[in-house]
Amino acid sequence: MNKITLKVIAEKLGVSVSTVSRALTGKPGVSKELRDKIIATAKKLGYYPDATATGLRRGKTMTIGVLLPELSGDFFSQIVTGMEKVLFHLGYRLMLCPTDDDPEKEAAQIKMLISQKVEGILSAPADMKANRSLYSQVINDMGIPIVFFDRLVEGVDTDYVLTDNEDGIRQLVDYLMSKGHRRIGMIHPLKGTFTGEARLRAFLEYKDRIEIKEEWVKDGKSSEVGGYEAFKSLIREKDKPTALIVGNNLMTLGVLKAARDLSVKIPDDISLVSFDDAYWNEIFDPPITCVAQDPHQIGLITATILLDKMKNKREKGKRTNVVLKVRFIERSSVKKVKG
Amino acid sequence: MNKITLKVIAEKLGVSVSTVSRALTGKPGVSKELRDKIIATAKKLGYYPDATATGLRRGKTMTIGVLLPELSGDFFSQIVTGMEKVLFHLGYRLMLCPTDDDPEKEAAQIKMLISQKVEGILSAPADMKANRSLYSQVINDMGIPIVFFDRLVEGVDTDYVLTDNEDGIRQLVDYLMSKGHRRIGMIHPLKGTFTGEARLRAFLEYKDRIEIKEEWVKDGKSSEVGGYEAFKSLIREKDKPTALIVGNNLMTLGVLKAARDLSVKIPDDISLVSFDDAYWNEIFDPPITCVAQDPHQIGLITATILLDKMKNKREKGKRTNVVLKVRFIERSSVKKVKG
DNA sequence: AATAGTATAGCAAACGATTTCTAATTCACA
DNA sequence: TGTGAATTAGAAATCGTTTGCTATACTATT
Repeated sequence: MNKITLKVIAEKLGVSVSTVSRALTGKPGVSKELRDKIIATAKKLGYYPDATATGLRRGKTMTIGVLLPELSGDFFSQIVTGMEKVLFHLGYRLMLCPTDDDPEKEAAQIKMLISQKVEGILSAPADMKANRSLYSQVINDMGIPIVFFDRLVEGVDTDYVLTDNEDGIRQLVDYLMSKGHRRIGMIHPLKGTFTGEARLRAFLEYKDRIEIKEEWVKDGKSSEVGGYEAFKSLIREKDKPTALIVGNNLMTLGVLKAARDLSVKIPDDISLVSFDDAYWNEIFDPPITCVAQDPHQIGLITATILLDKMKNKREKGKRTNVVLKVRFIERSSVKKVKG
Repeated sequence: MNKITLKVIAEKLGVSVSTVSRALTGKPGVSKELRDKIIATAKKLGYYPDATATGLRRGKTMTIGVLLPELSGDFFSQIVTGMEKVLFHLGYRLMLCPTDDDPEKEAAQIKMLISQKVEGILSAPADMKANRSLYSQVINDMGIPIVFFDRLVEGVDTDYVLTDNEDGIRQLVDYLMSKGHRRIGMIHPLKGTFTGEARLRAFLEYKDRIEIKEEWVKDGKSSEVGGYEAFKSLIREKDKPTALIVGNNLMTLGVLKAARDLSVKIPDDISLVSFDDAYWNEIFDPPITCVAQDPHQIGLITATILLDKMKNKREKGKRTNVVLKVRFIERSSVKKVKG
């Protein structure tokens, strides 16, 4: 009933607490026989080390904080799975902290992670600017290494793993243009997020070469519902684009649902391409043409970079900045039109 | 550069550590002015309470452990999102622990959670029996409250939130029978898991009323690949069933992908129903008929029950056992056949 | 046989917060 | 103006580990 501590084991065996500690942590200074006996009784009594005590004493917690917009959603949960693959067998645990893309919640989570004495932070920040000084404080004052993934905070000098959003958008627009499209709309991810801004900006750079009406560009809020609503209002315009770029995974689901509900045929009524692939994109009718990221890979890389940072604390100046290319996947959601 | 502790603040203001502690934790015994001054300098200096110290001293960590098969996948990540909704604003943090449906990894995670001194555990156990004694030890010896969700460990006496798997399967089979099907196959979730066993068992109870060939029943391992492989081998049989039940979300994706790859038409070549709904089920062509759970709701309920257990520690005997009904959703993935 | 050297194990001081107990001060009221 | 209660603040113990220092016993070396 009472908690089993080192002291309990020590008293049971008539040895000192420090000896028990050394025996169980594999430190030298304990004879083989005594060590075995200690390990045996520790197991028999059901001893579990107290992580708060260890963490307090050692100053290390073996915990990595992960900041991300949401726990659900294919993209981020694939990333997290990748991270876990790298970190688990090294003994690290993840503390996943959804921000709901709300900078205030993000700030609260960051402070919580500081309190928890995490050894590192992996973050897909909610906003491009909002928590800049807090992030910098974490890195400089607290000395906690941070690696950004998928997104960035401007002006925070640290490592990151991003996707070449501009290139991805260009591949999509160029493809649409090659199919004859000159009137193109976009449902972009949430304004203020790094990806939202980047993808929108890259798209708008085409404004001289193609027709982009203001009503064809909507904020899909990075979510299914957002995509659903955006498509509904976009498709209601009398003057419609011939093709539509949807800025991420979840919004594509919303768009397709809306298209179904409104009996809008793809690609006959409107062509569609998506940023991000997903397992189901290939199964849809029509299968969705898209540029694909590899979220699992993003997770692996990000975690690996963090590990490296944590190991080589000395080389403060070193920065590993990765920009991944997307992979274009042509399927059947775009039809040819006459320019 | 140096860590800001209560001591630092105390020395700066020429007061004692205990006063600073009382001021910052809102405890009585500090005058208004001094308290304000302390709070102000704490903020100015950038003080963050040390969770390991607090946890050690108080014996509480405000952390809830969550054991689940995987971090990705729509079903469980929706559940977790629901849990987080309930727990976050009460100040609890989640420690998500994927088990990969591997009892050994599950055991390791449980032990880790004990060490972390979590205040409660929410678990969708990997195996129906494997870690029975460990779970019981957690509940009885450690006094850590546990609520199972989606799955159960036999013989562990605690609260749970389950789905009526038997009823769900019955609704699916009955529906198929009402459409004239008498030769039915099943791709069931991973053997050994609670849901895998329950859904398979419920299906096999029909063996006298319908034809169920052994080759029509496959373990889809609860995953996309598993479903994909299972369908491929099942559909290769010369003597095929006229309808197929797919035992969860992810496997349905795999099955549909396989069907596409093999040009198997649904429902013309084979009818299909699924246990679990998902956003994309409605978008597919054909839309998938299924019985739906509400994972978000499962998360909310499970977390709420745990909170209740943590609050009323006294009523040890009390058990809240919820069995949720599924919702049948008819869409177009089943065709009528002649008995 | 004396001494240096090496395992082995104990003592006690941290780590940073909370909390009990106690002391000092203020205040009220008779 | 004195007594008791209330208020405010400090000292010190405590939570469970880790770890530097010390002490003992035993082996090896000359």
